Amino acid sequence: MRIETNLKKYDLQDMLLELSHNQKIIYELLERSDKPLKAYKILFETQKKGIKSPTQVYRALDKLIEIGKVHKIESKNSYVACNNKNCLNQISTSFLICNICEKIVEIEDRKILEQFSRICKKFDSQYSQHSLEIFGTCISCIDSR
Amino acid sequence: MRIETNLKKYDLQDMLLELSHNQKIIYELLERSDKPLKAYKILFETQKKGIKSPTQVYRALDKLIEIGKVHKIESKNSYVACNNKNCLNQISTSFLICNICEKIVEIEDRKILEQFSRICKKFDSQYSQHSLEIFGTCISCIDSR
DNA sequence: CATGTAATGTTATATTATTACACTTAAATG
DNA sequence: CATTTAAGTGTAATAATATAACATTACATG
Repeated sequence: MRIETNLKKYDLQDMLLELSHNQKIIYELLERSDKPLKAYKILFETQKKGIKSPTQVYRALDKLIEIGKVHKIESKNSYVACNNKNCLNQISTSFLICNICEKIVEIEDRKILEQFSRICKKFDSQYSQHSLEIFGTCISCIDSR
Repeated sequence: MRIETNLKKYDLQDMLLELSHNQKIIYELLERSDKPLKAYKILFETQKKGIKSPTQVYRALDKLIEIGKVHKIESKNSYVACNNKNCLNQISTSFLICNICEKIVEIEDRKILEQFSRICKKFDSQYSQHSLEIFGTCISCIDSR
């Protein structure tokens, strides 16, 4: 799934140009998905496009994560696309995940970073990165109960 | 590793009484460790005590997690003991982890919960739980560089 | 067009976790 | 205290997630 939708069309095109063949296939799949996807689900879904082995999937994911276009949801071993042109969350990520429908929102809150830095200081530690996964029930899942 | 050390000796004894044989073996191993441990490391370390299969390890871990005595570090597929008598973090957990020596501090900060609830509200979501893993460099690792 | 770097293809294997089923123990209850 | 029920255990097999190793190809750029 694509997290943010404020990216203009030509930006997306530009970005896709910079990706290699396999990276593009996998990014586009994630981008179209409305949920985070697992690696072997990605493998299965892209077999018709020529992706044949886990290695290929993980390699592409590694690169996409490295350049900040994909994030991993640690607690779910799943991956989501981020089309934020200049995503602050290259390494660190903060997500709000619906515990029913799995819909995801990527949170970019300066206050979070400040708070985490403060916490680190309090324990004589030097902040380096974080992974935050908040689970809640989204409004449409609350309504449909 | 044991996270908090403000538990009195007899409390620890009481708690251990409530655990089953395998649960006790695994909890005690975690409690003595100064790092989070992986499941197969736990298996290996407890073989001399009769633990023979992954199933046994995961079963004990599941129960220990359920009762709040162990937490999982999602980003590391590792497990830590928590001897906090009434740990607030039964389901939700917040950790500060040294990215060098892996030492762990469990954070119990009311402000964090408040902030996460606020974030949920902002996105029309109802807070349910979270997993927070902050990585920093601890003072002794900074010093020894 | 030579050369180096990134990406790919392929096979095998390592690591993490679960399922299924038979059996045992402890605790709760009549 | 016999019964029965829930929790825990033992064991084998297998599923799900991820990496290693190595040969080959694509492609930017000097």
